[in-house]
Amino acid sequence: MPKQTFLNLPQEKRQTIISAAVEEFAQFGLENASTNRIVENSGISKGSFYQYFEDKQDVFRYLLTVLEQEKMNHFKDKHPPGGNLDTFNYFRWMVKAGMEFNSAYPRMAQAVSRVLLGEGLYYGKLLTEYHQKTIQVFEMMIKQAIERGEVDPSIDVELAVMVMDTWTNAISTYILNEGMKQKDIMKWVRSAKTQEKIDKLLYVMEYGLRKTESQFSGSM
Amino acid sequence: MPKQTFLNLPQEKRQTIISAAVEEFAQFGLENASTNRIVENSGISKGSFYQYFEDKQDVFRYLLTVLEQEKMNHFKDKHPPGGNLDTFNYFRWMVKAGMEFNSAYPRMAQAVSRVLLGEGLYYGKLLTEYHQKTIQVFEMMIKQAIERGEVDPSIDVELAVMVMDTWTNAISTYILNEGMKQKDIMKWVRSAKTQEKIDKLLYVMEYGLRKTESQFSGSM
DNA sequence: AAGTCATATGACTTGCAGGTCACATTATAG
DNA sequence: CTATAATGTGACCTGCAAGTCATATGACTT
Repeated sequence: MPKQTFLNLPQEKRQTIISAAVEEFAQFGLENASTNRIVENSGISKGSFYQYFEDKQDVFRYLLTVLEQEKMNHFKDKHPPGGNLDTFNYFRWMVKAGMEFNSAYPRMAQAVSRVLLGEGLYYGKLLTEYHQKTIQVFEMMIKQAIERGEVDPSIDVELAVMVMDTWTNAISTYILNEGMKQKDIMKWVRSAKTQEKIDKLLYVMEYGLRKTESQFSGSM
Repeated sequence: MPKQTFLNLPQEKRQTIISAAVEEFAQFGLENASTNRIVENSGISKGSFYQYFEDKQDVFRYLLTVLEQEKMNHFKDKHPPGGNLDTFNYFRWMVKAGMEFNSAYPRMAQAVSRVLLGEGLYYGKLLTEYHQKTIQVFEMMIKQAIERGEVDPSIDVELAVMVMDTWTNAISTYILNEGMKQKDIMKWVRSAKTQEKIDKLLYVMEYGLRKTESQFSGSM
């Protein structure tokens, strides 16, 4: 966390510094962010930077707390419409409120999500080609499912593809993260418990996609 | 793509080099991978490296093709059980076959997915704390939904949380990626079209979680 | 005015990255 | 055996990163 020296700074100067940091992280992610550039763009000296913070991770950690703070602020006078929503409507409201916030502070959101959710998304050029192939397979599959009457034909194909893509990614990430902790990955993957978990995840997706009906034609 | 010189190399030497590269990417991701280390660990000289490849991106691109190749090889004699599965069963088979492959070549899978799906997951220490808070909120919500009878009580809470987490991440990523292309993000986010898309995504999740029934008690 | 303490500075150190190149080694051809 | 081409080598270059530190500034005390 930032040192006292930083917290003593006039609000305006602090703001300049964190703006520069946000911009840096949004553009380069955490690993590739450069303290030199942050320093340059915020008009302070190298020495000062290290008088304020431990290192760039420290700045980032601080950013998270600022984000939390600003979110609180942003939401404190916003409440979900109509008294008692059910859990799913409440979740929907939450997600949308989050979107509103993110679009109000896009650079901030980008900086944080870039680090939290991965830099891979930003290589576009190099990887989209590879990704595209996967997408095409999914698209083919979902179109086939529609033809076969397994899925409501009014479904948004692009959306269904995104769902499938999200799932496969989530599953591989899960397998790799959990699996790497095991002494015998193969055995773990084949275990009834793991298989059941994957089955359940896929059922959630499947039922979500099958049950489309009226909701998918109108808007909400 | 690698230069001819590399392709002329004896199989064994090539293997050593790509193994070193896989290990490097698995450990450090693409940005932080060091050609120096790859060279060291594969026992070739710096000069040779640059005689074989343009740069490390080139190596990575090559790795993707190797992966594709090996996957083909691995699957060519594997076919989904029982002649004609419906699309969802086929998808399930595909996902599981992919898992099998990944656990047979875990370092390879890790190297690639780390770059494709993001390095953020590997900061563990720094970010899990922040992530944990989100997880707890979701857990609370899903437990509440069970109490209220909105969700099958036999549902696996941990799994439901993972689903919710996956979705919120997928949605923020989508919003930030698409949104940054717009001239007015806020307007775009609020547009009926975007809102509808998000609603649909959330419905897919909601129905998936609601419709649990028998499938969720047994194991497939 | 003199002294003291917090703050600010940027030249400098160290370390490692990517990439080059003159030269050494080995294979191939005539 | 020699000439020519292909392959291999590692010292060396430049560039930029993180982090340090002797020194300067200036505000506040007595």
